Amino acid sequence: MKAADLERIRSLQLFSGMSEDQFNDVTQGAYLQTFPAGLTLLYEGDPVDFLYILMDGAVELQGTWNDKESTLAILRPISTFILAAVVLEANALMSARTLEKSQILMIPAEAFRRIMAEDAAFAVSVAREVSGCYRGLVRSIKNQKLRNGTERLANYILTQQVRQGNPDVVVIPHEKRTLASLLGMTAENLSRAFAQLADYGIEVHGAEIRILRPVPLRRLAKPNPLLDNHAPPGMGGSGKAEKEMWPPSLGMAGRA
Amino acid sequence: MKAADLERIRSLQLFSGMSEDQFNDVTQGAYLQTFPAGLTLLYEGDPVDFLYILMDGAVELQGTWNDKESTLAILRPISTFILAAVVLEANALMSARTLEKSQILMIPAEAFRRIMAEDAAFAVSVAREVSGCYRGLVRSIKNQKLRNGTERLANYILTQQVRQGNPDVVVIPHEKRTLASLLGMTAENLSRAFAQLADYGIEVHGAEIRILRPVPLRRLAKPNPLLDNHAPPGMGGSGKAEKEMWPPSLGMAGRA
DNA sequence: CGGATATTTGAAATCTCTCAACGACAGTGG
DNA sequence: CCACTGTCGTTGAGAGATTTCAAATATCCG
Repeated sequence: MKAADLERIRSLQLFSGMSEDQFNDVTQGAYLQTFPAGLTLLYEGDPVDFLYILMDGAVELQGTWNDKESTLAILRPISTFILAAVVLEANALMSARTLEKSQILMIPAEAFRRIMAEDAAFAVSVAREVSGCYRGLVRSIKNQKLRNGTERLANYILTQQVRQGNPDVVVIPHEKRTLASLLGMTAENLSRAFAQLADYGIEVHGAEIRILRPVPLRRLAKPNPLLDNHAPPGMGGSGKAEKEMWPPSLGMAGRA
Repeated sequence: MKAADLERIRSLQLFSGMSEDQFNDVTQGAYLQTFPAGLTLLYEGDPVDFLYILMDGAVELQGTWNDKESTLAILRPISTFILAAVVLEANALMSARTLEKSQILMIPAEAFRRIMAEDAAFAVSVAREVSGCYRGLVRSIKNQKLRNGTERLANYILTQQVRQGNPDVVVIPHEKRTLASLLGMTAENLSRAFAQLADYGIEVHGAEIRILRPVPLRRLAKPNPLLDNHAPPGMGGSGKAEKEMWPPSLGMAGRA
């Protein structure tokens, strides 16, 4: 693996506390691999042999039941995924699929667990990382159960706006059908939800969302730090300060 | 604290791997306290000073937004809760409220984090525990997004049946309104969902659910280990084998 | 036995999904 | 260059599910 890549990995909060030797050990058998778009890396129910870390591109985590499927998260660099399954040596609960050409670091699960048992600082980092993912899911469930479709979309737009550096025009970084599934609605309904938001000062042209009047949008969305995570990428966090401020100030919260 | 209680705590997977000294250290400043029913132990957004472990009774974790509230989990002994917030030294994302008179062990968060950093085996246990909670939430989201109300109820009944030792008559262990909120529907709708299940061989009298014909119920519910967690209590697991079998055999899966 | 609370039922309103059709667009191959 | 084709997004109409409001009934507790 290239030194620059190792450097990027090393700088993740997950790996920052561990000794040099053990860092070398854990990255020893690791692969940094590039996958094309639309490839399923792992199916629901599969045994998990690697911890995955998305270095570049985009990955969708999705669940299936009874011929229906739903997007549970969309990951952006740098994010770990299926960490909990690695820790527990369990089968995957979600499928993982690339949405774009993606560069992914794969760390052998066995070595990962071994080092975790040897290095307390690392084990703490892992506990923290999983805890961050857990809290992401709590927010996700609350978002799903407490808000209706239009409210979820409005908050999605506000979250994206913060993550993209507070522009007036927010760009949807993937297909709308995927967004619809993430928000827990059909593609048709997402279309109608966008139409409803016209009354709140939103204009949509293709992937571009123009926020004409932020105030009514926020009044509808009622963003809240206990439901919305404006700071880090979707889930699988990989280290961010969990001391949120609210309302969110300008710019993205500091990343490791 | 009484020796018998310490014994129960010691036997939890979370504490089983650590040294005697550190176990004494972490339980040093711990309180074992009894709370009446209906008491809110912790509000959403509050700073978290203790790790809670439910030893007896029942606790509801719930989230609020915009004057609506939703039950996210109902805990039964023995379960940890708000562990992720403790690990991250963050504010609670969920409120915690007793549903019954409950005995709860409160461990100072500060000491907990300190010991975690000192003892790798303990830190690994914590990582495992949080991972189990995480996977519980993944199942919960899938359940919520992929199934409709009646399907969720049908699976709830099957899950309870397994947990109660596969009787023909399953008892709902709390108010129906709470169950409705847990299942993501209104109390009125839960009532109608029960009525629909009459066609699938279900009879309800008060808190008792009689399963007359299991086959059609299972055909409707389509239980699945990737969505349903028949083994442990709601969430906050506190240690269970994550190597599920399916379909579930008789009896409850082994607890620590 | 009250009186408060929980549950059930009905009816209307709202939201969401499904199905179908249409237009926009990109890539292909002639 | 242009038709052809498949995918994606939008729109409309109807069906279905869920919520809300109101009222009736049941249950629990003092």
